[in-house]
Amino acid sequence: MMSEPRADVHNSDMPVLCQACEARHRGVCGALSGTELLQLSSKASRREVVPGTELAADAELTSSYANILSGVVKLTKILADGRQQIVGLQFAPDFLGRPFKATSETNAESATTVRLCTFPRAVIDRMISETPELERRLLQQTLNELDEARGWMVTLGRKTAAEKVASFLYLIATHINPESESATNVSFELPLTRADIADFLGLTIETVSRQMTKLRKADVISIENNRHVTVPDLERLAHRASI
Amino acid sequence: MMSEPRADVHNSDMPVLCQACEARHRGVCGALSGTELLQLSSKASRREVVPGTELAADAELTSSYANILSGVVKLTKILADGRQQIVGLQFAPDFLGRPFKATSETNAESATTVRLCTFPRAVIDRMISETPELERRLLQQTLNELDEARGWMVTLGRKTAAEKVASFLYLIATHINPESESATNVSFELPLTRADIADFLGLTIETVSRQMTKLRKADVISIENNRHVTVPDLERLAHRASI
DNA sequence: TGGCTCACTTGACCCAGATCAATGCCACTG
DNA sequence: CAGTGGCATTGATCTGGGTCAAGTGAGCCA
Repeated sequence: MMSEPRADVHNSDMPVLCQACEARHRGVCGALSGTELLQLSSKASRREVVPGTELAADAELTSSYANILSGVVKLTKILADGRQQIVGLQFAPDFLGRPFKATSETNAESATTVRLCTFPRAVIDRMISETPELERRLLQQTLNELDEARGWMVTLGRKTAAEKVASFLYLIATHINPESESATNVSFELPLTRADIADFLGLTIETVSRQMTKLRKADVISIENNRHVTVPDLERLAHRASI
Repeated sequence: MMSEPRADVHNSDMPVLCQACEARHRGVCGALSGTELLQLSSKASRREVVPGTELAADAELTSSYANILSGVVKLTKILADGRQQIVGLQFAPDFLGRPFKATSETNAESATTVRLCTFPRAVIDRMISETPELERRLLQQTLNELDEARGWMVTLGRKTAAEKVASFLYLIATHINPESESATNVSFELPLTRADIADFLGLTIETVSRQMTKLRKADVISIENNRHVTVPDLERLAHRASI
């Protein structure tokens, strides 16, 4: 029993039914036609992983691409002595996987429970070269990731600890609840542990904790069970993040 | 009088003659065929700018794309209170310009004297949609820039001042002299002022200066006229950068 | 039910790098 | 050729965030 689709979803980002994933989603695959999707369906498989699963190492992403159906994936880099930096967070419906040869080593790891729809690399590579619109989407997503990475460089290089934490919370708030750009009483689960947040912000666990406490005591946010955050006034948080 | 091309240059990165620029260069335009290049030539123009020229603001890059023929361009972001961060450096023969709508504000400014070959935006946009190989190259370059940005995030978030400066010098050494990955007596002009280096590394001018002095006194580098750097043993520098 | 572990918080102290301030060193220019 | 202004270096001091260490609290398993 399908309801009539609203007119405003008839744009290029319109969700399509991915047979393989048995789920509607936007993202790169939205560029494929019905027959192409059908073709892809037979090769795709669905998978759910627990938090902390290496996605790059277990041949998941070296031989495959994947759509994130739900959850958060962290992209990390590590120095020889163990210092770690999270260089990106991927949310649904982002596309995971690096076309061409990468010039640097990055690991992908699930931060939360993650549901993936994975495709064999060869199939997608062929589709990319055959479907200009797919390549266009991929370029689009890559440019967005580049913008995000460069935006985050400002946070890493020039913001104080307080601003970093506020920026992080603002980032999560807007990504978990995309519609709430400047809403009141936004509420969400933090997809990252304090250690992950520290690795994302270039801080230590202790500093992250202290700054969260500060925000809590200043009534900018409230926290339950360490992970559930409520932001009464997102505008105010954004201001602290000095966006 | 053409000499027989060597076999090993017959790859996809083969330099092509860009009529417009009256210069051979690699890069994104290398994907274009002879007729396409000729077509582009009539629309392209060559330009040389002094250091410190805004390239995004003067309608250079909002209405155009450009190939960098020589020199270094810095991509910067600025916070409301004036704090600045350089989020990328572009060297010849990089392609300058952002397809689609950008999700964040970035400024492009020449760090050195820069020679550009600029194209009207509309012409390139059409060529991109008509020439899959061109779009492929663009995706390729964008992915490389993404890798670089993410690599630099580790430097910004997790390295010490000493490591940051060493990483910077290593980056410049390898980009100015691409062939010298691990050579001896590498020598080059720094394309950035101390202030720019500080903005790239998320440090202050003073800290950059002190770290350079330290490297000089440790005989890792030698400096003439503030800008000319010689690295007797690049391997040793790379080690200090803890690449 | 009691002891573990894991994630987080809090406190005390310290240091790398920021800040403030002075000086040096050209290259211009009037 | 003194005067000026843009860069860079160097020194003295301060402080934000790191380090080390202890404590809390919620599961979870035996």
